[in-house]
Amino acid sequence: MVLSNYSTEDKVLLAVDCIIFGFDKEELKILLVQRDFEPEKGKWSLIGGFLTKEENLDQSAIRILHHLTGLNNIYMEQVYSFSKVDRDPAERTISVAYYALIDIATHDEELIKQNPIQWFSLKEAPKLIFDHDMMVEKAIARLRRRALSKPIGFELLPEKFTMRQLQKLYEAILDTKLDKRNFINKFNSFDILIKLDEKDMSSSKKGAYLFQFDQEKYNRKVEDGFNFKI
Amino acid sequence: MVLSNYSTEDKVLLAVDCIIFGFDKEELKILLVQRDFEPEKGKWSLIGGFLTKEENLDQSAIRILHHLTGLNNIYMEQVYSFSKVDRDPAERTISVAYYALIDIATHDEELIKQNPIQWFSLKEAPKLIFDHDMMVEKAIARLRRRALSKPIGFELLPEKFTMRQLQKLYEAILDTKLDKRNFINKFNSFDILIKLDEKDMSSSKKGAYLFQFDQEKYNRKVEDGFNFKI
DNA sequence: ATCTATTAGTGTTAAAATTACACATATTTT
DNA sequence: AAAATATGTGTAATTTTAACACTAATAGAT
Repeated sequence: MVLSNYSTEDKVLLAVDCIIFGFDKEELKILLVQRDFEPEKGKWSLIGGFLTKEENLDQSAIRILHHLTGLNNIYMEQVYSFSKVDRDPAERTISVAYYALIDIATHDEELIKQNPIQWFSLKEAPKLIFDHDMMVEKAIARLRRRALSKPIGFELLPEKFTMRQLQKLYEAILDTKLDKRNFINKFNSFDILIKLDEKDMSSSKKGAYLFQFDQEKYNRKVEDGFNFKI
Repeated sequence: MVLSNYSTEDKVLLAVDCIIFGFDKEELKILLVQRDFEPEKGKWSLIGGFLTKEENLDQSAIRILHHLTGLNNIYMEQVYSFSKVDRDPAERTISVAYYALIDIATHDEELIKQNPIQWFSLKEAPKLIFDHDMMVEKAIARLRRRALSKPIGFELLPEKFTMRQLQKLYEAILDTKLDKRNFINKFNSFDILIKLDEKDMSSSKKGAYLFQFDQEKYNRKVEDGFNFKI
């Protein structure tokens, strides 16, 4: 009987790096950490860690995110695996990138300041270590594609939000200006919003109606997908 | 100075498994190999191998594909990384799936029969080992998305092909019937085909005009993308 | 009290894209 | 000569997308 001889194969470290996207009513941001160990100590980096023997990649991403931020129940999705031979000069490491989506306002308090982590506007983020800038780029592309093919917002907006906030989220993700009326018409055609009687008074004298997602219809649209053409 | 202490982290085997799609004028197929070692000896499997220390994942996928099929210069794309803890009962192994596209007719002779490899129609493929069926599923979804957002065909069709063959390719990938006239109108609007004076006489008495891709325009469309709405 | 400034909210029309749909042509076989 | 088979071609109806401008509400300034 021929047995597999896995024992002669090279083993590698498998890292998980998280591109954590947040939205704060205006801007799309990412959460970065200042590295406190060599190599590249003091430089900004994605939040990351290593896969352990007892967990799969999804679990690892959840654990790493939780460990460095205290956050739980966060939407995450695998993006791509990065494997350039010398991407980490310390040791051969392959890294699997995950992106996460969170509403900054809702989770601000949980983000304990004990860790040297900080939100950066996407456009003003510092240069990152290794190939982390490539990871961010790929994650943005993925996020963008997602926003065009499925509803997005549940993870990035507070429970109640105005139409303008929703539009600004889409504008931030797609990096483009959208027409107010066309956006509303389009989004309403998806039939996943519930208009509330409350108004948000923080942004104007007139006040703006608040909306919620209809969870069930939202989920159905996530399943079925749609075509949001900008 | 705090040094990273990578040495305590778990290392794992990193496999690369290839979903090799082929097209033979009628059907979409995948190339499978019969495993000749334990575990799961004798069962059908994707073509795979292990990442080595000297190569990145893309290179590894190319090497593995070449080693088992003799094929060179094949379009490949990373799909997803699979990491269930016990996915390979022999040893903890994470696998990165790649899909490849090849034109069966052009490459048939290169596919040396020394290896126990065989084409299967997608619909009639046997159950595969481990999580390989999931990999195939994910690769099909990716291929489908690709076909809707960029031209496809250069990799899967012979140099010269008929409109009907191109349509059949799209129908196979999208798993749906398309209207002949609408398909032609749509595809012509992309302006990436060159109509030749030659006819293919193999499929009808009347003969069907052969087409070629305009390589330059095709590549530009791959870059820019399009929206093929079925 | 009036004016000003600011953001919210709302519909229509033109243009473009998509869909549905049917018959004549060329040729080989019978 | 007729039958069979796959090719090749265009238009009209429908749907979707894109462009576009004014009124409403209200707080703050004068």
